[in-house]
Formats: sequence, C-alpha cells, structure tokens
Amino acid sequence: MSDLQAQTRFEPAEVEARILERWLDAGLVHPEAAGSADENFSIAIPPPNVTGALHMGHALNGTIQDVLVRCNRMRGKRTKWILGTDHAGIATQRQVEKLLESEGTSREELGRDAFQERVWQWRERYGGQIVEQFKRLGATADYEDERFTMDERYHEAVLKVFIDLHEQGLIYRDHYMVNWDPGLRSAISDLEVEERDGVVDTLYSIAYPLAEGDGELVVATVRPETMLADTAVAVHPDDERYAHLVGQEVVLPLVGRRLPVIADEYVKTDFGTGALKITPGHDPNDFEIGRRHGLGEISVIGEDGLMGAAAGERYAGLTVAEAQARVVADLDELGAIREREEYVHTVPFSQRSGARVEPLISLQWFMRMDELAGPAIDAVRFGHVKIHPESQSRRYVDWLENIRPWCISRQLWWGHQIPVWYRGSETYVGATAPEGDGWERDPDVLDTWFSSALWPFATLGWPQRTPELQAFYPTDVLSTARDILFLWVARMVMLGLRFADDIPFEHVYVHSIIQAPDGRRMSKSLGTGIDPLALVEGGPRPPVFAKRPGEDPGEFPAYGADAVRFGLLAMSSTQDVRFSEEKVQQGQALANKLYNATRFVLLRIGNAPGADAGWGEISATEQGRSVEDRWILSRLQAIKTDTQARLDGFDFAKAALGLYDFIYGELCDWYLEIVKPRLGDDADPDDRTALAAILLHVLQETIATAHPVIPFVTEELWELLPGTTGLLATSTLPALDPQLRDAEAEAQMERAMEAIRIMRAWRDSVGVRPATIVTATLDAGGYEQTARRVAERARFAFVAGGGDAHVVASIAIPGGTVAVHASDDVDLGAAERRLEEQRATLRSEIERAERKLANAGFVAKAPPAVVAAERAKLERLRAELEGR
RNA sequence: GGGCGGUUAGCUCAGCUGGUCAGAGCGCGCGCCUUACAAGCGCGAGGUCCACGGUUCGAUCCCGUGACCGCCCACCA
Repeated sequence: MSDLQAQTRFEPAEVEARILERWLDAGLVHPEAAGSADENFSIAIPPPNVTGALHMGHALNGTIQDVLVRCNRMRGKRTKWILGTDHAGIATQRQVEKLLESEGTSREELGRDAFQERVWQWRERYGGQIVEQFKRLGATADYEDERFTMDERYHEAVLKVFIDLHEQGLIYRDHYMVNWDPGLRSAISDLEVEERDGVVDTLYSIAYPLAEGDGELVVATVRPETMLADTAVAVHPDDERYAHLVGQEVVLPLVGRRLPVIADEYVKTDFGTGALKITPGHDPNDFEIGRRHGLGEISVIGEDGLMGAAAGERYAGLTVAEAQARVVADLDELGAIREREEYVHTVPFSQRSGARVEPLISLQWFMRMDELAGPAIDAVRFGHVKIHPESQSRRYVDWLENIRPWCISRQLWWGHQIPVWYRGSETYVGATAPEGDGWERDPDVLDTWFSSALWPFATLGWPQRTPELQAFYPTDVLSTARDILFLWVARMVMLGLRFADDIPFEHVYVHSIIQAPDGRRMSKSLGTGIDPLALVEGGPRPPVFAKRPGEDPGEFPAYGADAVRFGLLAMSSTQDVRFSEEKVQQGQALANKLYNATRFVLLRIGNAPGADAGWGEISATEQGRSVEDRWILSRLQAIKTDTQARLDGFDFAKAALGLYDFIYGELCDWYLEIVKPRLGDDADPDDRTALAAILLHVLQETIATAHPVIPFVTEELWELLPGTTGLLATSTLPALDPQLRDAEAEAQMERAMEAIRIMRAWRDSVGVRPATIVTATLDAGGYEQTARRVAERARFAFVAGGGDAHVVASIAIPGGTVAVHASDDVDLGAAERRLEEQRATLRSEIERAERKLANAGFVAKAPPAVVAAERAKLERLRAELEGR
C-alpha cells in the first residue's frame, strides 16, 4: 500500500501475501512448550484428509478456530493451534487405486509394500495442499509442528492403545455380523452406513411346507436369495395362529433342509403373515435371534459379493441379483410364491463406496464401548466438557447411552496395521512380532477413526510425558461440524479420559453446515460446491449461482481472505445455513471502509501534534472534550466488551456483524462525519490536536478489536498508524476502560442522531434541495451540546426564534420541535402534506395508547412500570400533536 | 417408527427471560460525484412475523394441533 493518497480502495490481493509472510516469519504460530494447559490456550484442528482440498466446511471451521486462537493470543496467552492431517484410510487408498488404474495396474499387482510406498509418495506430493490453503485464509495454526496420523510416533501411540485395550479386555476378535461394503470389500462401522429411504423392492411371500403332514407356513421377504441360508422360521410366542406349530419343522423349498419353527418376541404378528424366515448369516436381526436360539449360521454370500459354495451348485458364483432372479424363477416353478407386492422401505448403503451394504458374518476386531461410554457421558453431564449449542449435548448423551461394539478392523492396506500375529492356532498381540518363525501379522488395518480418537494427545507426544502434553493438554476448544460428533468427538472424549487421564477439550463448538445457495448440500458431485479460495482470489461462480438454469453466473471478484472470513462468520449460526455471497461482500465492504477511515484520519491529521499519541494516552479526565468524543469513546468500550463476550460465547455472527455496525455506523457514518468540521483549516488548533489523539486512539483500538475477524487489513493498517510497534497479531488487546463509559453522552448523541434523521427525512419529503441550508429555530431541550452538530449534519441553520419570522413548518424531534422559517426553498404544500401525515400517525398512536390505558385489566394487572411508561408515552404523543 | 430444528420484508437471515420488536445486509425506488471510501452518502417503499385453537390485561415470542421444509437416530421381514 505504497500511496495512501492515491490508493482509494483496499486491495487484498496486494496485501495479504505480504502480511502472511510477516506472520509466519515472526514465528507467532509456534509457541514454546511451557506453562500449564490451564494458563495456555490450545485447539486441535480436526485433521483434514490428506486427500482433501479445502472446502467451505474447512474454511468456516478454520476461520472459527483462527478467531479464537488470535483472540487468545492477543489476550497474552501462550497459544497453540495443533495442526496436521489424517491418513484417511479409505479415501486415500481409493485415490491411489484410481491412479494405479490409470497406469494400467492395480494394488494387487503391486503388492502390499509397494502399494504403501506409492501412497506415501502420493502423500508427499499432494498431502501438503490443504495446509497451504489454510495459510491463505490467514489461519495461524502451528505450521512448524505439523502432524500426520501415520507419523512414526503417532503410530506407536495407536499400537499402544490397541494393545492396552486388548489387555484390558475391551478389544476382542469375533465372528460377528458386520456391515460389509461389497464395493470396498471391507467391513465398515455402523456410523459409516447411511439408511436410504424410498428404495423400491418386491416383497415375496413364500410358502414353506410343513415337514409333517399337510399345511404350510408362509413367510415374507425382499431378499429371497438369502433363504438359501435360512436356519429357522420364527413366530411370536403369543400368536395363537401358530402356537401349535412351534417346535415342529418346515422344509426349506429348493434346498430341502428341515427348519425348526421357533417362537421369538421379535416377530411382529401384524406384519405379513406373522411368520418370519430366520437367516442368521445375512440379516442383523436374524443373527441376534439365531444366537438367542442357538441356531446354525450359514453364509451363502461371500465377501466378494457373489454366492458361495454353501448356496449350492445351482447358485454358487452368481451375483446376488442373479441369484435372486434364479431363486424366484425356481420358486415360481414350484408354485411356492403366494404373493408379490411392491414394497418401499429403507435400505442400508455404504457412505464410503455407495454400495448397498451386505450384512455378513465375518471375523473382525471389535471394541467394547460400554465401559468407556460411562465416563464420557458424565464428562458432559457434569459440565466438564461443554457442548455448544447445548442442544447437541442430548444427542451426544443419547448416542453414548445406546452405544454398541465398534468394528475397528478394515480390510485395507493403507492405515495402522493391527498389531496381532498368528501362528497356527496361536495369537500374539504386540507391537512387534514375537520370537520364533512362522508368525504372520494380521493383514487388516484399523478404522481411521480409531487413530483420530487419539488426536488431541497423540499429537502432543503421548504416551511420553512431553512438555507439549503438559502445556497444551487438555485443549480448550474443539470446533467441528455436527456430523462427526459421534464419529470423532465422543470417541476422543472416551479415549482421552482413558489414556490421557483427562478430558481432551473443555468446549465443543458445533458449527453450522453451509449449504449451497439453493439449499442443497454443497457437494462436488452435485456441482453445488464452492471453492473458498475462488472467493478469496476470484474465479468462476459455480452453476448454482445462476439466476436461471443454464445462465452464466459470472465470476467471483477477488474478495480477499478478510471478506471471506467475515462472511463465513456472519453466516454461521446454531443451525445449518445457506451460503450467502452478500455476507462476503459485506466483509469486503467492511475491510474497505476501515481502510478508508484510516486513510481519512491519516491524511487529515497526518503529523499534527499529538498524532503519535498511542492508546493509554486517553484519560477519562481530559478536558475540552466534546460530547461526540465522549460518545465514541463510550461506544468503543461497548464494542470491545461485546466483541470479547460474543467470541467467548461462540456467537460469531453477532461478533462479526457487531463490528460491522460499529465501524460502518457509529464510527464512520456518524463520528467521522461529525468531526470533519473540527479538522478544517480554520478549526481551533488545540481542539484539532486533542481530536487527532482521540481519532488515533479510537482507530487503534477498533483495529485491534477487529483483528481476530479480519486479520489482514487490520495488520496492514496497524503498521500505518503512528505510535504502533511490532505486529498487531502479537499485540495485546486494548484493556477495557469502564471509566470511559458515558451514559449521559450516549443519551445526548442518541437524541441528536434521531433529530438529524428526522430533519433529513423532512427535507427529503418536502423536496428541499440538498445544497440548501434551511433556516429554522430550535425549540427543544437536550441539545445544549449538540445543536451545532445537528445543524451541520442536517444542513440547517438555527437562528433565535424572532417573533417576526414566519414559521411555515414545525418538525417534531425528541424533546421539542424545529420551527422552519419561510423560504423559497421550502415547498409549503409538500410541507403541509408531510405534517398532516405525521399528525395522522400521532393520532393513531395516541388512540392505541388510550385504548390500552382504558383497558381495566391492563391497568390492574400489568406491572406498574409498564403502565407508567404507557402513560408517559401518551403524554408525550399528545404534546407532540399539540405542537403541530 | 422415534427425536430435534425451522417457517419473520423480493432474497439470505437477526429478534434475550411475553409489553416502542416488527429489524439488518443485499435487492428495489428517489436524491446526491458533500475533497476517506460512487465497492460511497442521505432518504424511502415493502411484512394478517405458516395456519387454527389456547393461556394472558396483552403473543412473532409461551402451550396444543395441523401443514410444509430440513436434519439426526432406528433391527419390522
């Protein structure tokens, strides 16, 4: 920003790169590991996937965290924002697999070691992208101490947790029903399953003949192919229709197996025929029922998604869909299908691959969660961990109270390989293979969320008792979106309490999810995603911005990081919100406004005596200060207090918009405009000097207060202000000075501003030309100190009310009236119409107040203060009407 | 099937513990190049605060029911 005089607009592109470099060079992002977690401030970033590119969620969350980090840094706290990325097993493995595919090879062809080598190379090459993008937003995360969930030390921590939990009996291996993802060829956890509504299937009613005598039992199913694995038919114990059949057997069509008829409470008597085929191998409920009744478990569908040998020769090798068609055809031939109807229901799909989940019995590693859940529930219930907004606490507690075992093994190659070795029937759990030959390691890796659950302490060097752990654990805040409250947040609390002996964070802030402008989810595949950096640096608008379909939505201007940060904060709330480009524009306007306000002050007072007075120079006792000075100093205290309180309360939208209102409204529209005459060439030099000090003081403190939200422009302006040293980012926030709060000045200014607004509106409505100075007599109380400013701002000239002046109009302002003198510039007809309108408004308001006060109930039951206020209001309105 | 949140100006949203609470930004209209900013300034128009009941002296705000939208959880074949 070389030429303040010529540069009339703030150009973020020119400034931001330079400012960023200064922050990074200053080392402010990397704190010394000293002191205690109590006195320090720390946040652990939700580690983005190494595969990831910055999306709107990252940008919002990054901004929120940076605001908190900057704010606390400016409070003088040693501040660490733990940074790193997640190895993201599935996502990363798929990325690299795709790459291999394009090279005409595959991971199988490469083999495990070579494949992992390729993933590491890939990570080396692309993994740093998202970190660089965070920098572009001004995020002051600790770039000098970046972590990765596959780092060697991190890996050791993961293995230790696995081994310890295994030793404690919480981790075990079992044949159990899992959600099998045929697309991924891996088990996935319950949380990675997405239930899709409205799937249309056919519900088949199939007759199973009784083994003894005539008769049949008809069961209903949407998956006839699974009947090949049936091992029973169940009815409700109280169902009298079938009571006599319980204990008998039926014959499974096509297979010939004899199945017992069992009684189980799970069966609904009013669904279908009230008889349920039991397939423990391929249905989670049937699995439970089967275990209750000691039924056999037959698997006819393999992990490859094809029918297996147990399905019988006729079906083995078919896909599930093919098998279904053939089973149905075969049943038709037998005449065993009694009915078929269209059936709409919900069906589980894999969030990872999109494939329909196939419930299978499989040998997997599980983690028992009940024992860990209790303390994690208590942590929230007793307020050690506070979730904001509070309503999310209930979701958290509900989920933990109903928690089920977690399937933690994944059939992938990229991730933390499970530290278990097998030799024949022997099993050994440990970080390294045991002595002796022939040990083979379990090929599976751990669910990515297993390692993520250790993030807040494993990044700080746990299990070693490092100075970092001492200084920054527990962290202060975790900021995240709602969708990973269970997936991640709850698990961090559980494992933090278990292994790091303390909660991982004191506050959890659950932020909005930003939707596309049309209300849909932001997603790359839908084309509704918006690249935050396209907003910062300019770039094409996505098609969702088109006013009409197919229309070219044009380009984003380069709004700059401050504008994007401001916009995101201003949009955020406790619920999901639509993306609003206007809020970003508002941020841009604010940055520009602040720049121009500073420019104005510096160009006007430049090197005037007193211009280098920094803060702390303004004392409450300073003489000769006018009412607007006292007012702005008072308002400055208010915005300082409010901004801090709003940020502490995670009310980011209000913090951002509050700054906007103060800077745009109070500081620029009112204060700077009002004091302009005091800076003129013919102004009183002493007053000018005093004013210069106040202006600089107010600017400095405003800029410092706004810095966490719009760090770039404020840092730039800070350097331009006289009397400042060093980086704003490392300065301390201006102290509150309660003595400068001045209710009396605020009241006077409120009154003056209201009068100015009314007088301007009057001018406009009666068609007085802007250049005209209207002559009038001020006949109102409470303007002793502001009359001159009121006249200036409203372009009036107040003269003493001589009896000979012909009054043509009377403008009601708080505390009295302004009597307008006759003049060619006033359209009397318009003035009269305007007056009559006002009288009408007054009459109706008076009538309303009178009616209210005539209501006996109101006078008797409403609080006396309310009634009194209503009476006072009526008096005032009547007096005003009198004056017309 | 449960649970949660939403429905306020043309658009996106604020409105705390019921009584100047009907607001902001953008958009729109009118007027201004007033020597910080025309990405600016001033003024203005626009809303039975989803519907219907109830509580209350008084309801956008509290309660109930319904409609529509969104999200979460859930093992009805």
